[in-house]
Amino acid sequence: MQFADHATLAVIASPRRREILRLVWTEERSAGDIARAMPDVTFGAVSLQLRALREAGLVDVRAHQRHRFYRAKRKTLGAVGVMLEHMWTDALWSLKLAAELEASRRGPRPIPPTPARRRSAK
Amino acid sequence: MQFADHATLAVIASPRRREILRLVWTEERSAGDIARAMPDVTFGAVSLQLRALREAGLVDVRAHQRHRFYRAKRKTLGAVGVMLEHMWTDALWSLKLAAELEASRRGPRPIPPTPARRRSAK
DNA sequence: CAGATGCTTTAGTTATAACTAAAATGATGC
DNA sequence: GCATCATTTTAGTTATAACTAAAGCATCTG
Repeated sequence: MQFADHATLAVIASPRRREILRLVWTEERSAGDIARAMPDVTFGAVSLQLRALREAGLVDVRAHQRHRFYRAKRKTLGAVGVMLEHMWTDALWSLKLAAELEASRRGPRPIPPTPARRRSAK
Repeated sequence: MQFADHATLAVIASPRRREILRLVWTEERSAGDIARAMPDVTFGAVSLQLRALREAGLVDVRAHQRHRFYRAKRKTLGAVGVMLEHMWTDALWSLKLAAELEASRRGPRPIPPTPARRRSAK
């Protein structure tokens, strides 16, 4: 592909997927590693986004033992990659990301684990 | 704004909005002109997308008489604009666009006008 | 001022993205 | 073979994007 296409634009329009790309930008990471870095969603949710990235051809996967190691295909991303790198240098990046993730959330919220009501009032 | 942010990425992820941007890229056009260039959707639908572009700060509007003239803020779009220009040079651009528009369609389909059943069978 | 024109807004519909919990798969170790 | 671990997949839920038809709001024209 010569330059960014619709599929690429659609994939990087998601703050969750952009965050995954950032995590695997400079070194490969296992799916579990990535999921652990995003404790606000389940492993399954992360796995689905990894699939989206894979199908758009924006990440490479390498299987080793029980792990799958992901890494961004920076070359493929080209100018889009440069844009993403710039976004990540924004001082307010982390704050903005949190707001975007919250705003784009869908589906049921996780069932809160039974709170540790010790010595419940009366 | 120094570089593309989430709002911009979200807005240009839509093929419909990209197509509107293309129409107002080199010269301003009235809302009606734009809508007439996209006969597969209603004027209202186009107006809503123009609002989205306006709110993301990606187009300028100028009111004159009964018309509203839109024009892309190319400077604001920066690197994203260059990407879009490249997309539009793709030989298969028109074909891809049609497929993307169809795939991203939502909501009720227009009520087909009563077909010209002349000399209805029997 | 009535009617036409240009555009925007509202209320309602549909398809889908992004999640969840849980089941399934596949590799490893005993 | 069986348990465990790492990950993916499935089935179901929720919020929302992108549309429609129709109503609303200016602006111009006779």
